[in-house]
Amino acid sequence: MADLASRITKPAEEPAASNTVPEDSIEGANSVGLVESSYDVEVKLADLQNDTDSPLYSVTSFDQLGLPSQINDGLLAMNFKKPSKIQEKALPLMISNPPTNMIAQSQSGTGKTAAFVLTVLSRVDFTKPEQPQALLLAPSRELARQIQGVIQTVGQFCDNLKVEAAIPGAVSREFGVKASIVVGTPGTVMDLVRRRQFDVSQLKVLVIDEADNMLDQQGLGEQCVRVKGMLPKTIQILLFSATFPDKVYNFAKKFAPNANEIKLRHQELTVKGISQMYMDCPDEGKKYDILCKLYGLMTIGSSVIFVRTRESANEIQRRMEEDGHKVSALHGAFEGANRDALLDDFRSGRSKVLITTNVLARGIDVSSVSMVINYDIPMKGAGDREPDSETYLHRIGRTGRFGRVGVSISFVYDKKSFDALSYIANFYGIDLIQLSPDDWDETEKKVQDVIKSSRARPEYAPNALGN
DNA sequence: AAAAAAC
Repeated sequence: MADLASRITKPAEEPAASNTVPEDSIEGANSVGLVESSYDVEVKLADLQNDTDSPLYSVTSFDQLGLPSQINDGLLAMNFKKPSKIQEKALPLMISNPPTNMIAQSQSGTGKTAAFVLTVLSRVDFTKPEQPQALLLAPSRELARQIQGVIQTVGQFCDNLKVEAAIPGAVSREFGVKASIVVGTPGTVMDLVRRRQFDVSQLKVLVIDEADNMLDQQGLGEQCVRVKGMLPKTIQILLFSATFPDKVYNFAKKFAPNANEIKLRHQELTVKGISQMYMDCPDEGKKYDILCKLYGLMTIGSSVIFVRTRESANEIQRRMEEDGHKVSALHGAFEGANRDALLDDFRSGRSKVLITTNVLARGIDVSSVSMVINYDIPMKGAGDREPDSETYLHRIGRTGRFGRVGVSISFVYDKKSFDALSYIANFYGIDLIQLSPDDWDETEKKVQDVIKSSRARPEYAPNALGN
């Protein structure tokens, strides 16, 4: 066990955890004085890119984009004053004419949503508020609703903005879709189009968020292809994600032909503000006890606990509640309205610890999340054969958003979970900080050193919903 | 041997 651990452990003389983003990685303060880590993006222009209409391949301020003043007012209201890296590179390419497809990759919490939301708003004709002109697809009900909220916030000064969520139970059975912008999940979107309750004939832009997941996952992939087949052939296609495994990337290039591309090397995918730790549990049974001991640290801010199955989410929630800890659980077996209420409570801080499945692994932006716990290491497929590096990155990306700091703690307890985590650490070229259940003072210190430093960060830094 | 996503 010892040498297994050493493969993923920092040397003892290294500092336990950096509590701020390292100075040398500071590239520039964004709107609220938070730092954005520097990283190199590789921009690859499409063959037919027409540069005469878009001399600015990169902008350093939102003003340079020439967006309508109502949209700029929305950006101010959200406290976005300076574009993030992905925004400065991707936005000019996406809003230029003629519209060009885009495949864009950027770390979690660096402003991908605002980038495609601005593009969508720039392409909508608000004099036709009930004519669908933009469609955005997401892999979960929760993410679709969140994106809808961002559009409504950034677009709050646009007259006659109508955004509708195409998720189960949200669209009127009687009237169908009556909005210029539609954000939804693929199954519901397909259903609405088939029942002729969603007129797709005038759509100008299709955005697929978490695109690698959307195009690759069994079921989701076919649904996306089918939805695209129902849309106008000339539609602009924008694909976004923090992760793009090679195999999916090749498919993405066929799905969005002749696209401009923004890529990152996977060694550059990890967010520096997130201190990645692991807890060396003696056996599987002890995981629960250790989780309970961490409760005090979890509630310094808000925390998300990821487990493999819906059943264990329910089970752990029930046990913790019995043991006197306030915890809620959210997964896909719950009814829609219940899921909405649970996430709203978590966003508002009414609940501070949320135990969930991979349904919330991607995209969800709650700025108060300072700790993510991988109670189970994510594995690909039901066979549990291969570690799921992508899901790991998305899960820990629920913290450390927009330059904030955060902690992730992954639970390991046997050779298999050790091997899985070391595979992931090796994949991203990172060191993990070891925590021992036998030295609780040290564990608390390592975690607190990171989380308490977030005090230095402005509380009013924007999250996806502008609060 | 999972989760998600449609009625």
